[in-house]
Amino acid sequence: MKRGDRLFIVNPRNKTPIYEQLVDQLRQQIASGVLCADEMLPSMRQLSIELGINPNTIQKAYRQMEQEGLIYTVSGRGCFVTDDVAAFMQKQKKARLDALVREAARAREMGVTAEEIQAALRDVYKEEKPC
Amino acid sequence: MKRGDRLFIVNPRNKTPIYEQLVDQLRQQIASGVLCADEMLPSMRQLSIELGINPNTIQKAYRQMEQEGLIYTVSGRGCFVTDDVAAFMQKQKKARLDALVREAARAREMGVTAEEIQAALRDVYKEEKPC
Amino acid sequence: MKRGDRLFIVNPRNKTPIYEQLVDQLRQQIASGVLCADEMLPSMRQLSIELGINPNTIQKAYRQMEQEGLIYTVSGRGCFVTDDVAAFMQKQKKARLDALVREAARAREMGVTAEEIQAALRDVYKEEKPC
Amino acid sequence: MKRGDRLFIVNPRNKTPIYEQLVDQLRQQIASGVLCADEMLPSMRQLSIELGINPNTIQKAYRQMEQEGLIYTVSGRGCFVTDDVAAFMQKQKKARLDALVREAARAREMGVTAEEIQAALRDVYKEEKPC
DNA sequence: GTGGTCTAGACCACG
DNA sequence: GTGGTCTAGACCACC
Repeated sequence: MKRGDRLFIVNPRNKTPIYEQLVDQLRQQIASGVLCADEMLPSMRQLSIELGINPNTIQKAYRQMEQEGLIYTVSGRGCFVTDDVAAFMQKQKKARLDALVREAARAREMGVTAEEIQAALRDVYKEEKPC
Repeated sequence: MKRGDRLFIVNPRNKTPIYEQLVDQLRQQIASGVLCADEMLPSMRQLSIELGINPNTIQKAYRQMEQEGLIYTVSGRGCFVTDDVAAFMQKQKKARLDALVREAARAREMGVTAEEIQAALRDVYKEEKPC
Repeated sequence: MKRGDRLFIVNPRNKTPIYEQLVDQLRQQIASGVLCADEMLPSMRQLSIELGINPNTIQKAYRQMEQEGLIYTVSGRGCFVTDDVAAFMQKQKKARLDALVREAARAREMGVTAEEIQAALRDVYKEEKPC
Repeated sequence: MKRGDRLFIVNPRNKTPIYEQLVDQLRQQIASGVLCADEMLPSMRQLSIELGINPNTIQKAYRQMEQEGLIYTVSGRGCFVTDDVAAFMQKQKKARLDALVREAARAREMGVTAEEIQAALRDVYKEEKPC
């Protein structure tokens, strides 16, 4: 990852908790290839200063990331992206597809036709695969 | 609607607030045709007893339903499904489609291919439109 | 569970973190049958006062309990012992047996004979099964 | 001890501190007979390089080993395995047996029966005593 | 009343 | 320097 990038951007006014915003963003950063396996994350203190957020909140986010297997933490050294990014990607893809199917089923229940769904998704299909 | 059915089923363990579960279910009941225009809803008191839920919670749900235009209240009579079900359906279909597109875009960002999405949705397309 | 009992006893001078002491004790309370399925735990505030411990620490313990499937939490209502105590017991028994075998293997590696192990465990075998 | 073996293998990701991992491994190497009385240990500097670990950490480990009576230091010469291996073995065996009994008692508290424990340990009993 | 999030600090062990 | 634990408070949503 190149220097000078801001890994995380947080909106305190958002209703979703800050720590969850952080987890979501990391999840996407890994999936999109911005972060590589075993890459070190910014230290809790540093990130807390950069974002103007309390260290405890950062720690809460990092702990959940670890619990989800996104990162591993070495006490006294720092936190690092999981070395098994592939496994994470697999789980993540399945989770996204499941959510999508659930959402589609809900739409059908609400009276949306298959044709309307296909039409709406046409633009999504066209987009280039990122990276 | 036939008698004996339970209009609302609530799961207190769910993380989504009870009052929101109620609104969600009403939304779906209307969209799927279970409830018709101007049909009367169970009274707050009755529902509170049936579900074993605090009356304040029921009241909050009904208030939000009214605020969203799902129902209208007649003082001293009760609450009734909006008479303009068609308008609601339009809004609802758009909302569901938007959510679906958002989910699909998120899946694409996570590395899911258009083909995988289409394959996953195939079953949903095949299902008969309810009602 | 009878009233007047003190569910948790914490030793702040112990090197194992307070929140982990709490989790350990709950694990044992459930396994030994002191707590029953769906029984409510003391509220975080109340326990925090009883034990003279910061609410945040209690919360940390409760969150880990939930993550381990020991309890489920209903926001605004309280925390409750898991309704599937049997499943927990199964996992717990296996975990304890695994740890025991590991410890025994380590003893063997250290030169302890099978006879010595059997002799040492004789007293444990004799103890009555609790409850 | 034959040359070419790596006496210590350290896993920085492990939650147990590195210096403690080193002490644990030395303890086991002596008990299992890999290291003999008065045998010389690798120098701190050399070990630090081999394992890619901070010299301070190695020093801390060696200091604790000495404090526990596992090794003795000869200024300007190096560190050596204690000459009274027998005494160490006695202490070690007792420590292992105590830990084992503690684990077994904990298992009993968790509802494991004496029969289950005996069955689980059967394989351990059968294994040939190493050395 | 309940749990959930967040802030602003402190002290510790490890490397 | 790093993460881990803990305290003492605050405010919020839900019931």
